[in-house]
Amino acid sequence: MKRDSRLSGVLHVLLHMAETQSPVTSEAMARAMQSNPVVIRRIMAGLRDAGFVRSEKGHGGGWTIARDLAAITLRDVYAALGSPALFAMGNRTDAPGCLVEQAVNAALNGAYADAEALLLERFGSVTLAGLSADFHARIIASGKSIDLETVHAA
Amino acid sequence: MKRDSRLSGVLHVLLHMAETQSPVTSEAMARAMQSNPVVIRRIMAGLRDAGFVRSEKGHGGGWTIARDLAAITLRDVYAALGSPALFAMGNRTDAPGCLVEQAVNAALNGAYADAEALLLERFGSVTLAGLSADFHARIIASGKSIDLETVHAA
DNA sequence: ACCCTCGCAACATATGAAGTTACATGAAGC
DNA sequence: GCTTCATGTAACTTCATATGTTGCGAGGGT
Repeated sequence: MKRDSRLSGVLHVLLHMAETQSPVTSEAMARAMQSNPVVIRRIMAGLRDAGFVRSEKGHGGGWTIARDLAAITLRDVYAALGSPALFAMGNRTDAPGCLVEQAVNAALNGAYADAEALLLERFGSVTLAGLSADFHARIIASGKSIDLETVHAA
Repeated sequence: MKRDSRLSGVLHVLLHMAETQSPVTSEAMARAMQSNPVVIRRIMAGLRDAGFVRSEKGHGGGWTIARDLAAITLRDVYAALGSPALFAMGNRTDAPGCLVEQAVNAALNGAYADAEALLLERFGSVTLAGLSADFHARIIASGKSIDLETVHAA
């Protein structure tokens, strides 16, 4: 199964944005993520609609963070992406007539629901500010550069 | 994202097998699951190798359960399928050089690991015997047939 | 006027689960 | 022995969807 990496990707982008004062263009982000400007815009669209980031057109335009990093949790970001499916496994049939399948679905769904609740709670307890702090701790521990372009320059 | 329904499917098959004394052919299962005999065999191969079921060729052949239902947990079945990925979301890059991505991965992986532990623990606490009991409770509550072929006809 | 940059639709590619076909192997019945 | 029934497995096709690409329009700076 191909796994959805939008959450991972958008968090990466957001933290890099937090390191610069000026707007970051989709193109610069795409280079950094070894991806594509259109893909970036697609991912960011949900965050923009949710009010976490702003986009500006024209010269000097690009993306900027619109809120305090401490006010954005991973859960917020996840929701802004449209709350995509968390689990790679699903039920063969939903609302089946077969009682066996109903029993199976009930057991699996119960387990998935609990795991999902735990996961979302964890997501809700991590802010971008927390991630950024972790990031800066890693910088100190390694002495490496934090420049978006050079860090990702192949 | 397309979701893997092998776990759901194999549990369904196993519980139906438990309802009959005689071996069930892949063909009969496929009809019941609106699937294909080869797909069934593919799914069952892991369970056979794990010793949970037996297969016999020729006349009167097919699949039979090789162990007490109370001795098989959902976790065993999951493992017999090869422990496929549980989550639909993954990291954009594993072992990234970028410290930002390392921080992001660390946070996400921690949350996933906890959710996975919970999920597997839940799976480990549910036996096929338990599912079967739930199934029989549903039969009593509804008065429906339990025949594999008729339940799934149409 | 001319660049930039986002917005977005439409199309192309890649990956993996599910489904299909084909043939070999082995067991039961005749 | 031969036919029939069943699994075992490889190779192929189909289908869904995340990701990548192209193209064009709109809006904003120079």
